[in-house]
Formats: sequence, C-alpha cells, structure tokens
Amino acid sequence: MKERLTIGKLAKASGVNVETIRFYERKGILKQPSKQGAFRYYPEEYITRIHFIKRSQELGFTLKETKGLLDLKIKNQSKCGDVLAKTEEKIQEINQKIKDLKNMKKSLEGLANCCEDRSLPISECPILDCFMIRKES
Amino acid sequence: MKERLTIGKLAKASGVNVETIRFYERKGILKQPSKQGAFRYYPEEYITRIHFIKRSQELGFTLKETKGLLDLKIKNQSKCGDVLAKTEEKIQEINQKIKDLKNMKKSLEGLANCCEDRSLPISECPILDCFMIRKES
DNA sequence: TTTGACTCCGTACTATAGTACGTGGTGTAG
DNA sequence: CTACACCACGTACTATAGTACGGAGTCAAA
Repeated sequence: MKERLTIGKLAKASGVNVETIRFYERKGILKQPSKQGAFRYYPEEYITRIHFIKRSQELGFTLKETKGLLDLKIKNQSKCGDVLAKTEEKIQEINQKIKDLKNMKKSLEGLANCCEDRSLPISECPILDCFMIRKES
Repeated sequence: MKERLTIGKLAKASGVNVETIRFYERKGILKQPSKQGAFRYYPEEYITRIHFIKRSQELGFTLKETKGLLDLKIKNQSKCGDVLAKTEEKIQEINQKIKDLKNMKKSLEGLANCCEDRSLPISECPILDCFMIRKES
C-alpha cells in the first residue's frame, strides 16, 4: 500500500465527501487526474485545492465564482488586481444582502410589535393582516 | 365574457406567472378551486392570497414556512401567538444571517487590504494565498 | 487466492423556487 | 361556426450544491 491518494483518502484528508469531489470534477472545479491503471491518484496539492474551495464558499463565493478564481490562478496572464476586483465585488454584494436582511428584520419587528395579545384568535391577528399590505418603499 | 377569474387573469391581477400559480397548487400552498365546466375559476380573494405569499417571501419566509402560516390562518384553533412565535424565530434567523455576512465581509476586507499591488502576477497574489488559510475562529 | 473494501461511472434523487413546453381540449368573439 | 387565444395537465428543464445508489471492476491484505 504505497501512500497514494485515492479519491477516498483525498476525501478524508480534505474533509469532504467522495461524491462531492466527483461532483466538483463534473463541474470542472477540480481536474480529474489521469488514471494510473484502473484508479485515479491525486497529487497532495488537491487537499489544499479543496480547502481553497471550502474557504471560498465560506467567504460567500458560489462554486461558479470559485471556479472563476481558480481559473485566474491557472492563467498566468492574470494579475492580483483581478482577484481584488472580484473580492470587492463580493463585498458590495454582501453589503446589499445585509441591507436587505436589515429591512426584512425591521419589517418583522414592526409586525411583532403589532401583536398585543398572543391569545387572540388568528382571525384577528394583526400580524397576518399586515402580510397583505405592500411595503411602502 | 362574465368577469370570472381564470388562472391567466389571476396571474395578471396578482403579478405572477400562470406556471407559478400551478406550482403553488402542486405544493399545496394554494388550493385548486373546483372546475366549473372544463376550466377552474378563482375567487377574488386569491389575489390577496398570492400577495400574502409574495409578501411573506419578501419577509424572508420560505414557501414551506409560508404554507405553515397560511395553514395557521385556516385552522381556527390557532392563536395570534403562534404567528408571533414564527415571526420572532425568523427575526433570530435573520440576525444570524446578518452576523454571518458581517463575518464574511470582515474577512474579505482583510483580504482586500492584503493587496498592495494590483499588477502583481497571480502567483504572488496575497489574497489567493489567504484563501488556503483556515479562519481562526 | 479469495474476500472485502474501495473505485469508477452513470443516473437519479434531495431541497428551493420556479420556468418552459407540448398535447389536447375549450370558451368566446367575430 | 370557425378560429384563436386561452386552459388543463404532465413532464422536463433552469440554477445551486450536493447526496445516494447500483453494478461492475480492482487493489491489496491475509
């Protein structure tokens, strides 16, 4: 048992499911190494690559965007500024999401405050009534 | 042309797609009215009902959760407090999402600040390097 | 050498929220 | 009464991010 990384060992080493690796391969996010015999063996750096993908997801990038980042990494024409641009774009996106969530929260808190009596029958629930009213933005 | 609400007119009146209404029916979120002849005709209140669904989504509820709210509305045992509980739960959920997004944003801003020189080749991009480092939480 | 664990591959399924499309039937206007 | 727009219904497809599974093949340890 020469210490070669099969897909199962790679999965264990990088903390993902075997099926997930196969899924990433199908999506072109990970390149399938060529077969040595009947099985494929992965270079060690695939562990780092999968960590990269997971970290990228934690930072809010979709798999498609992550693929974009990895593709930049491969093309040696690309500059650090390209990554920075994507990073700043993502920050803006997150700002927008936070704004949207804060609006939702404000609306929900407004609704929650309408409820004076928890034991009122649902037919007289002021919260549900408010659900029919379009927001005044 | 008696002014009866066919699915197409309901869709137009409530601002959604015909297919969306059929989708909601399949999901049990809207009840299919019985057929009058070959076609189904919708009572006027279905317009309000669809507005309810759309508003509920804007407030961050999933369709499944929206169905839950509508089901409460139908059961006359349910109390206003049931709705309030779901509302407060959703507020907590949104708080968590905002927290997560703020963490992402902080991390991304940290990365963006690493980039001193946009023209650096990608191989020396400090941002991408940081993608491999697990967060220290 | 045999057995058991693992790999390969394709396909199908999960959840979420719809959209798209084709067939066949029909309501209604002209 | 015919034509056309619309309805009913089922199925398939979109995107996102995987998970699950079955069958056939294989690697390696005992």
